[in-house]
Amino acid sequence: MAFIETSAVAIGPYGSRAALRSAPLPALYPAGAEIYGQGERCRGIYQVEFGAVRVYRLLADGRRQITAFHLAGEMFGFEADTVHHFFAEAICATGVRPIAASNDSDQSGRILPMALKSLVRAQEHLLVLGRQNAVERIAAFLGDLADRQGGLKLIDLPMSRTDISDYLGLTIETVSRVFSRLKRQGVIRLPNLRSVEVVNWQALQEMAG
Amino acid sequence: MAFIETSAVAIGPYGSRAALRSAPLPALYPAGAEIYGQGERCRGIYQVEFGAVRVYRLLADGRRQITAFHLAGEMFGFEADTVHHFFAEAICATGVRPIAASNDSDQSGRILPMALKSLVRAQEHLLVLGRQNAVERIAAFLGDLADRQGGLKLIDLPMSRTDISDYLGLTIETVSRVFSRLKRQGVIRLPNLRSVEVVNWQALQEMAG
DNA sequence: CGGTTGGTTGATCATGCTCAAATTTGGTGG
DNA sequence: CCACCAAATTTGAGCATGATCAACCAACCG
Repeated sequence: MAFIETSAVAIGPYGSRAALRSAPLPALYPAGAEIYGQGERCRGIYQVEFGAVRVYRLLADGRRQITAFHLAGEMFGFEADTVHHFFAEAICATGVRPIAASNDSDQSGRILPMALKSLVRAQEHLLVLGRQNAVERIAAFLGDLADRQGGLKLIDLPMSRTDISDYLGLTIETVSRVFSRLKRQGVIRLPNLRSVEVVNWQALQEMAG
Repeated sequence: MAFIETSAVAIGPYGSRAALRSAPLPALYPAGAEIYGQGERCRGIYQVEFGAVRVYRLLADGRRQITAFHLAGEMFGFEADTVHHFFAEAICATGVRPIAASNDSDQSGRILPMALKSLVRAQEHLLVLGRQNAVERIAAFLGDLADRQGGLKLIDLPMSRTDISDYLGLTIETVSRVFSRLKRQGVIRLPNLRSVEVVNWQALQEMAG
């Protein structure tokens, strides 16, 4: 991971802003680096080259809701305003390519389909948060991640349990308990903290509802 | 409400499809009529002329999540696909105007800002469902409705308690209890089932977080 | 009036949260 | 390679919020 040393940015969770953001080509962010912050001026939209990004919002008392994770190839940074309403951070060492200004009307034909995809994703996530229980949420989350990673048995989890809980509207303890339960039931295996192997695909799908 | 009799559609909750949908100008839907259904081919996007629309998704066992309410002037019907992933129904007698095909690239410059607005709305709703308790959800809901209706003290609730609960990820009983509590605390008044008067605006805002 | 629909209230229960510990993991230096 | 450490995760016990189940009530309409 030589690129970490070559990028002139601070390292560490919730670290300082990346100096490379305005570079014309892929910007590199170490784990925890902020890509943009709430209130900051929108520079356009981005595509993840490698790594993973979390987009989230905070309540005054610190409660956090992650609205989306973005993996390699996916777009993020859509805003209705000229100012960001959310935070975006690199989850692990991540490369991000600026794509276009979101208010560039020449580009809107290209941007609209991506924005609509984000919208459908968010709406489907609403169903999960509003109406599914803890097991269903985790099962849906794993199924979704697996799909986005090509449907392989071995799912890569770039994010921590805390990130997962803030994405699913649960606590870290509940996430951990559900993982343990699924493991005990032989639905998944946990080779290490950052990957999940799906053993019983059908059971997982049924749990997701 | 003479237009109900003049429109050749069935009346009643979850009623049959409106015959007027393909008309070039505003289509009229009675309370409960379906505007489009999951799996149905997308015809484009719509603007609410008057009345109110609920957009929702169902789980296999009947659990429902309303992803959005749309009031007069607002747009809905954005989809990433050529097929609808959600249901849309008139909440009360409602007029709906078809605006454009969502895959019409000439229109994308006009459509993109509206789609982005829907996206931000959905993402903010995620924060409510994922991280706020029942009182906060109701307070946020009332605040949002008030804003969209011009910020007046008297809020019009076109939707039932059941709709509200399916929007906020609560049960109808919890919605009712929170309304009663806010009334007892002097934050709101309930002149009738379909309106709310905000008495203590600041308290409501603080509760919404 | 009687019936139906939608809403409120009460009592009990269960899911998931909180607080507290134990344990595992991954990294670091000997 | 191994011991050690800090951070992350897992596990446990008790609790609280909101769900469930069951009456009750009010408005509306034939």
